[in-house]
Amino acid sequence: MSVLIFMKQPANEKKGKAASKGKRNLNKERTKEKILAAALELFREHGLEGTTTKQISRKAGIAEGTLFNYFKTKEDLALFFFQKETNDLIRWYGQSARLHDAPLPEKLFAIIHRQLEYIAPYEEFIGAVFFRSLQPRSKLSPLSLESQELRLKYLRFVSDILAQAEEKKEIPPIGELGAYAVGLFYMGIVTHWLHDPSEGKQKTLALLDRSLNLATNVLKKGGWDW
Amino acid sequence: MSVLIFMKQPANEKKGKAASKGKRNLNKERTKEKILAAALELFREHGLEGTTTKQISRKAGIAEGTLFNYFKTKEDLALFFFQKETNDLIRWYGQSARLHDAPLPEKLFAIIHRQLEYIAPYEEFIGAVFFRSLQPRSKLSPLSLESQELRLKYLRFVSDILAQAEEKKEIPPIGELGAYAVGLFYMGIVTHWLHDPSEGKQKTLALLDRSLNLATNVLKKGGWDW
DNA sequence: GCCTATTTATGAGCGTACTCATTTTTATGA
DNA sequence: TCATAAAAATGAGTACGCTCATAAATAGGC
Repeated sequence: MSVLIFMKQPANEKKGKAASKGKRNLNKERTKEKILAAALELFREHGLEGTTTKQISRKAGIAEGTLFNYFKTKEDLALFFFQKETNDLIRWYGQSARLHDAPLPEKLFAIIHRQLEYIAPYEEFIGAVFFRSLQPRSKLSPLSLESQELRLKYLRFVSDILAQAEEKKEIPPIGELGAYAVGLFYMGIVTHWLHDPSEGKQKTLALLDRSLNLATNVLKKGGWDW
Repeated sequence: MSVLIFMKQPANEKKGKAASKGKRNLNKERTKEKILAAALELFREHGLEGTTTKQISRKAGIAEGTLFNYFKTKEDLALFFFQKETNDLIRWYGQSARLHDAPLPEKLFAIIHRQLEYIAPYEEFIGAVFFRSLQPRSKLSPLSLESQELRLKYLRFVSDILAQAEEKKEIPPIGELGAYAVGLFYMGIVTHWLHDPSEGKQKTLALLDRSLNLATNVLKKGGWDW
């Protein structure tokens, strides 16, 4: 019973009228979704600064003040984009059976490429928000926790993939640093991507391919027993 | 004569009253300095969000509107911090003769350590601004150019140091990628630094030392002839 | 169904970053 | 020295993100 308090979406009891408290929760859930959908569409179209909270609430069909009952700030709202993105990425990888036996560089290329494709329609928005999502924010913000969780989730995801490569002797055992390195590498790639004026961001993709192979190669040759 | 238009501070003609147009330019220069000084002190004390443009202009002894004749936005104003920092770093390195013959990891450690010391009093401010300083901003902003210049200046500085290490066979020839890697590495270090709760940021310094030696080691062993 | 407590929605109001028409200061040429 | 043009300073005004007192909606007990 007490376990329930750890569940994000309390299970509805089937008894009582209209599932009891369920109606309220359902509405809340729906409103939140409406806000997120409206915001993302506007962000995609006009970027972060180009979108006003008035526009968002108008498009979501709620009062201006209501928006702030759901998201503490406009920035917090923007950061939910990355929760969706990460969850989507992990789900997608889980379903890409073909990838699971591929060599490490190929795997990482596919994963990062997928992330770039996901953010592609939101370029301006990403430029404004991506790096903020990585910085620590005021301790009181609930998003401080949430973004921390998100980072850990991503790191665990990468760690698992690297651990598998270690087992297969594709790379020497590099431990926890590996996942941080990949995260950092991704930051670098996104920076390059943002500055990249080439058609279809081809230059970034080339850099991605080149540097992944390079890094794996160096690791293989150099070993890690220093 | 026509060369003058390329000079940032037109040379004063000694004739005419009060050096002619000089008085105006001098005042402008002074006002800009006053604003910068006031802003940095307030940023250090209250962070970026905690400082209002009203406070800045009040402390600088000017009207609110005047501030925006000198800096397009509060953020642009904040970014001038990094110009000062980079210039200071390069000047400092030039004067540190002792370092010029040190091994590469030691050199890089000293440089990055110096950067961390420079930003230390501004932690909150840095958290809010550092990564924005790396992102491309709207093409129309004059700071777009200035921040681009600043990045190139830093990259050239690092490139020179790496080229020297290549000559001494400390590392294999890694070309232009090296400087990017160092820049990226610095981003990672700053991220760690911002999250680091340890006394005097010792953990970050340890990480810095460890990873620099590691990277150099791997490079030496692995070579680059793939 | 009805009363009460709790949750959710509302929009006028606040302080902010920033703009712009106007005023003040400075440079120039006669 | 004065008249005129150019540059710089000014601060009331604007749109924004966000708050908060109040109103509406919902849940639970009788």
